[in-house]
Amino acid sequence: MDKPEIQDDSSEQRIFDAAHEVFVQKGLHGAKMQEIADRAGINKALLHYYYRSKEKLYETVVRAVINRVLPVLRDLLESDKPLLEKIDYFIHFYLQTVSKNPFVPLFLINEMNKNPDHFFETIFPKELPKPDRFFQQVQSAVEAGEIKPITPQHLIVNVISMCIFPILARPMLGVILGMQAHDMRAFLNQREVEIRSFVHAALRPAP
Amino acid sequence: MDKPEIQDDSSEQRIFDAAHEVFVQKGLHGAKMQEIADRAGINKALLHYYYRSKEKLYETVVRAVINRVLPVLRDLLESDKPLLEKIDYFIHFYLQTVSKNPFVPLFLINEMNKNPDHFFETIFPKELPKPDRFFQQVQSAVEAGEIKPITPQHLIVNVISMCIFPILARPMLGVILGMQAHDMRAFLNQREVEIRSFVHAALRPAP
DNA sequence: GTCTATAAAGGGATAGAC
DNA sequence: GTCTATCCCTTTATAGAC
Repeated sequence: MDKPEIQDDSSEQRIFDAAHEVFVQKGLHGAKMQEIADRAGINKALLHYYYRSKEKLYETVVRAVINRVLPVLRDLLESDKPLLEKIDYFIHFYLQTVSKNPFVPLFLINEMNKNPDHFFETIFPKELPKPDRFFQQVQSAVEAGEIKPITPQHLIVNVISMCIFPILARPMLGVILGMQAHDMRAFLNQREVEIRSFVHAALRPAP
Repeated sequence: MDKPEIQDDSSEQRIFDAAHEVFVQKGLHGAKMQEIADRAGINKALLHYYYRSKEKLYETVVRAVINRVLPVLRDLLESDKPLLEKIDYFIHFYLQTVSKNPFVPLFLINEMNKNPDHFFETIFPKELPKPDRFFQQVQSAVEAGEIKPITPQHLIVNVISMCIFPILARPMLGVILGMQAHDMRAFLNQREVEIRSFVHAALRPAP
């Protein structure tokens, strides 16, 4: 039951899927309505029949992408699982999701940077993930001597950074580290265990 | 002596500066020649007089940005300073540079992802930073028991990720962590010391 | 609902005067 | 070197037939 939506192949759905693909890869201005229509196998006029304008179609896609990504972050911040278990799961899940859709993080980052007001005021859901539970868990773990003292905000940012950034910078990493596509896939697959052990090592209490 | 180029206010220079600003913030397709001309305080036709086409002007900007960013990476990888000192300096310098030009990393990441062939085959310098020296230093430090065993490739990726990603995701972090612009600046300023201590902690040899 | 044809606007590029 | 005017292709959007 991964996808509650009906996976029909109605024109509306086909248009949405095509738009998703094109917008995520090329951005608002890079995407052309003609290409979306071609990829959906229908006519340009039909795009406007279902979604009134390019902007509207774009917004639909952005909203869908956000709603697919946000629950994982919410789980990291709000769920009651033990701290390290949560972090490990988050790393696992984000790396997995992102390796299937490598353009999604870049797409979202662009959107929030180019048009922050529109992004957060009209597209983003009003019920934000609340980080308090997570902060509190870190606090407790520090006091119990289970982990080294650390600011929870920085911890979470560190973990997310190490998961997502390598995907964004993949082309550059390939060139600098001299990796072919094949080595790069292997490298990215190793990252789950590497990030986990790096984070665990950083959190070890001082002797 | 930060900038060897002459900082004249010739039309050519003004056009370049304006183009830099607009392209870096809006990307190739988002940027309009009219806006660049307006910002440079000259006419659209003059853009074509100095730089034959939009593409050419864009490429000039991309090349300039790369050449400003690359030396720091080269220093991290190739210089002979002790490992931890190099890492600390890299963190310091990148955070400083990037906080002054927050859009530059996103600009480069977009460029390399949307058009990797053009980026690496025709724009990127042929003499790549070579990571061998850095790898070797990590290797030695591990063997000498100075740091915990770690794959050098992952170490470097971890450090760069933690430096750059928070800038990319800043708008989101602000919203999720409930920070205003002021808190966010403070937070980003703390990162230098936080990243450094996180990395040092992760590298502590096991007892 | 889906198409063809076309309007309307936008934006890169050039001609030619000064 | 710099400007005004204009060309013309691209792209979004609509009208109207089926």
